[in-house]
Amino acid sequence: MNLRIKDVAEAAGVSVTTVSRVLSNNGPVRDTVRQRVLSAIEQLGYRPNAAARRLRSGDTATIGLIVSDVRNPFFTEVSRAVEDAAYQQGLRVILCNTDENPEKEAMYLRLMEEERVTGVIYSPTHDAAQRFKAQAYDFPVVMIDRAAPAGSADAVVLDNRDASARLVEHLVERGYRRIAGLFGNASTTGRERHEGFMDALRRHDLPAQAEFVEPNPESALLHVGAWLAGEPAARPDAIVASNGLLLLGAYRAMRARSTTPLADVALAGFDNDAWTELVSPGVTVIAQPVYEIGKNAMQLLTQRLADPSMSTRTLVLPGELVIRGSTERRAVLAGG
Amino acid sequence: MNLRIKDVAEAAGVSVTTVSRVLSNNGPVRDTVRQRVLSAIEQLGYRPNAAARRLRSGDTATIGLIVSDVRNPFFTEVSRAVEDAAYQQGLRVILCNTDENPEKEAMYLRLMEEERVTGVIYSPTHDAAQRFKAQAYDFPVVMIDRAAPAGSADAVVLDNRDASARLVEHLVERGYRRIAGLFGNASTTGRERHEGFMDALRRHDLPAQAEFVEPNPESALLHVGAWLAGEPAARPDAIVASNGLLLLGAYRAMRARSTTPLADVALAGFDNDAWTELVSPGVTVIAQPVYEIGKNAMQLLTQRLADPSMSTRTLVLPGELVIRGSTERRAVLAGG
DNA sequence: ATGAAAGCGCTAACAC
DNA sequence: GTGTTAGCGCTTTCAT
Repeated sequence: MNLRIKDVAEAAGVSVTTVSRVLSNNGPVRDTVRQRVLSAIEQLGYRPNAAARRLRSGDTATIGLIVSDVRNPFFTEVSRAVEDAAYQQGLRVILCNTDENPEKEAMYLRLMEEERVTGVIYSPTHDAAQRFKAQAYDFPVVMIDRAAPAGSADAVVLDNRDASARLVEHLVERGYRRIAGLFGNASTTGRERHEGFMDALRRHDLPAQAEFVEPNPESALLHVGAWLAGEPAARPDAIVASNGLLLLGAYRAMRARSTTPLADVALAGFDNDAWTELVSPGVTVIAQPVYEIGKNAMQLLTQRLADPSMSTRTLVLPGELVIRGSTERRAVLAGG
Repeated sequence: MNLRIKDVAEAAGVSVTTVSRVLSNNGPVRDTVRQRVLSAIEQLGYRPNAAARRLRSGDTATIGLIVSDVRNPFFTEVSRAVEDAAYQQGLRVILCNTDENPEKEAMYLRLMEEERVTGVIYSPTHDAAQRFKAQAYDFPVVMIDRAAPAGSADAVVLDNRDASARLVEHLVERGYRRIAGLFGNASTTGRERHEGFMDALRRHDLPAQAEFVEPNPESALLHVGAWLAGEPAARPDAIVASNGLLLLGAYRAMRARSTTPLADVALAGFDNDAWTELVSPGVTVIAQPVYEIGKNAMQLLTQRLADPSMSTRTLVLPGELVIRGSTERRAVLAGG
């Protein structure tokens, strides 16, 4: 096995240059010669060495995908969108999970440099996003889910404040008055959703109960459990969770507490994960255009590659409010 | 930017060899010199060129992960396990989705050859698995979910026949007698689960109703919908679905048909996806050790790399029967 | 339309 | 413990 381009050249009775030209479909080659080369390649089972190609050409045709965890349905879907677009453009995708761990994050960013990647799709932790300097890298970066401050890199994000506010508006309209919110403490996203939440409540002169927590189901379960166990008068009548993992924990806490879950306290949140539709009653959520986010990220990347001087852009996508049974109109007003 | 090892060597006042030695931590270097080199690297912001390194050393430190779709929770989890193990060993992961499409599959296998990957974790379609020739490739391949026939490659699989049979045994024990099964038509897995299903029913002299369908929720919804709409006497009293997607479709069909889903027909299947626990009643499933499968696949790969002459191994992992409300004991026996 | 030859950036003999 | 040098397999001028 391990053949070189020279072997193909000899077999086809041409120079290596000619073989290279048919391989990269670049440069003039007579059709009969091309056929001869092609069949030599086929016959020998030759495969060009990607590393050699990249070294010489300077083009790696590789994009890096850095997310906190592919198991998060949001990133699962984004990954798929990115891989789809990459496949169509003949790019390969290197998958990196950071677990919101600064060390892993730094290590993978360094890896991207060593790979001389064509570009990176990146979901940074809050801290990393703050520190991020696009000009420190030789490749373009498109951030997803979380934008870097003041256009230091292209980004595709949800209109978090608006989406959060719409969730609150919906709850208020349905008669809920003591609305509590749970927000992720590691991301810019959590902060933005918190802001939209607070603003909307303020507009209605409603009290706010909000907490920033570790973005996992367990911490949500703990906090919501505590809320539900509190004095009935102080207990929230609706709970908002700022991402799919927190929403899951909140749902579990509510289920654990009564045989008729969601009967007395409403629940709503972010991320239209499969289970939110399947449980009964279904859970009202903001659905993010997840596949679109990944697809648009790849488009921004492609455009940036085509014109590096272009000023940075942040694409803001709207969320969709999906109303389900968990926010049924309140039968009897108890509070303000 | 774009510095070469030579620049570092000059800055540190040493030869390129010495720099190479500290980079790869391989070969003797005096400690004071090492420090000098390290700080030169740091100061200049030098990053070794991965392509050049690979070309010269012949070691790509890259593994390919070829699955049908990362969005399938099974592969999502496997991907994560593979990436975890890769990270610990300093390997990069190239992510490939085939969509059970033979063309994409062939293209990605070819990519793996061009990349001169260290190894591949691969979930082939049924046809590709049949055709697969390990000796056609210069890198080891570990199959997951679906094994190639007669040990042509290492593999990690579930004990499908046993798991399927246990599902049937459970249903029979709970009083169900007219058990219908839905099986994926694209995979070896579907066939094996079908066999276990049929064998178990035969053992109990029970009639079997089984169908092979496209492995997506829509086709399951159609088929189960038709079953439920049939004559009450012919209608199954329990339905088994051979993977998470079919189970989802089956669940939807049952929900669509009555306001008290699952009250008159039992449901059970494969894959302990999040929703199966959260719906009420929960759905009885065979839980696959998904993370373990990915982790073990990487271990087999590592061991094969260490000893290529080792005979091929198939690791068979047991599924776990998770009993939930969807298979409550039958109150009144209607059938045989 | 085709070929000869230089060289991408690195590692690994080999020499000292 | 350190340096010199050849060459991994390819693409790309530059000639012809």
